[in-house]
Amino acid sequence: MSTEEQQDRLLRWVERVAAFCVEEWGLPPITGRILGWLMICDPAEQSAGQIAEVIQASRASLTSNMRFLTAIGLVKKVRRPGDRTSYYRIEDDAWQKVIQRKLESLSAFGEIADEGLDIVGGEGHRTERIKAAHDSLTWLQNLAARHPLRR
Amino acid sequence: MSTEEQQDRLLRWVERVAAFCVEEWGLPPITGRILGWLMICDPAEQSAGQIAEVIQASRASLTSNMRFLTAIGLVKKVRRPGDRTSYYRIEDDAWQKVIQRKLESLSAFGEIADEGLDIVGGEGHRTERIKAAHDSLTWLQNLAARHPLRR
DNA sequence: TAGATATTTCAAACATGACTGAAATATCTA
DNA sequence: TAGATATTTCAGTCATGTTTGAAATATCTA
Repeated sequence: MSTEEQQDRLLRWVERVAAFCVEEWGLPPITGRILGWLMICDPAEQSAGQIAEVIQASRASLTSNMRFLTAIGLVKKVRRPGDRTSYYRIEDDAWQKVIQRKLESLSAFGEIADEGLDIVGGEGHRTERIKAAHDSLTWLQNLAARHPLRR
Repeated sequence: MSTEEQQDRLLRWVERVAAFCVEEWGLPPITGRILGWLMICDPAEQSAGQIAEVIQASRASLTSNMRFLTAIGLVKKVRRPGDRTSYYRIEDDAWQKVIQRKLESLSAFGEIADEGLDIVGGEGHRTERIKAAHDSLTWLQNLAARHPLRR
């Protein structure tokens, strides 16, 4: 397979990962492409310029996206002495973090449910509706807490 | 507490639920408000007109949203003989369904990962990166499959 | 069937937020 | 320090998808 055929294949895969990120996690397309590329690129560490080039986005967009991705801990910024360009690589546990965060943010519903139960009083079908929601949303969190992923 | 104070409190709660739905599930605000209202309203069955009035949305918007919510099985449409209005109530297992669907849609990543492994061959750090992602994403699904929620 | 009321459709308005280009700034080499 | 290169900022553009009003349609009562 020629180099550019292989490159094409990589890019199509990156696009699939990006689509997945957009649908599942609500990330912007470019952010998804960056993550996809950082998963499959060689070498693992890439400069913003390299990434911008390969996924066809502007450097400006890369700047804000890389800041975001490093801020939330999905990507690590690497600097090398005597080199003015920064390099980025995806964190080993990036996806684990994504899922963990998602589970944690579900806990926001706990407070909402409590407030709801307070409003409708302690009895009746309204109470049941709220409790059902609360149980469903805490179910996964409890599961995850009891069965952490080991790698 | 006066009736309108109570109503205000209900509406503020509905707004919190809506915000949660928007952030966590990417639903439109009005869809979230409908779900919130259907969780806390009395009686549990409400007409599109009643809902539109209380959450301050147009009937047109209600039509499309109720169709959507019934189509995905979160809301049940109830018709009564000799009454031209349709009534809607939230399904008992609505939230369970939401979560279940979310977990199922994660499985899309399985195929993406397989394709990725195929592209990069069977060895090296690129393989590790893809496998790490795959493991994280299947972890929750396996957990959920092994420990279903009983109500 | 006629009249009244509720629902649905659809084109257009609107809001939101991603993305970019250009200018400003920072960081390196010589 | 001067020059070269990379990064960051920010205001404006653009695309996407939600919401609405108005007209058309359906469903009921008498």
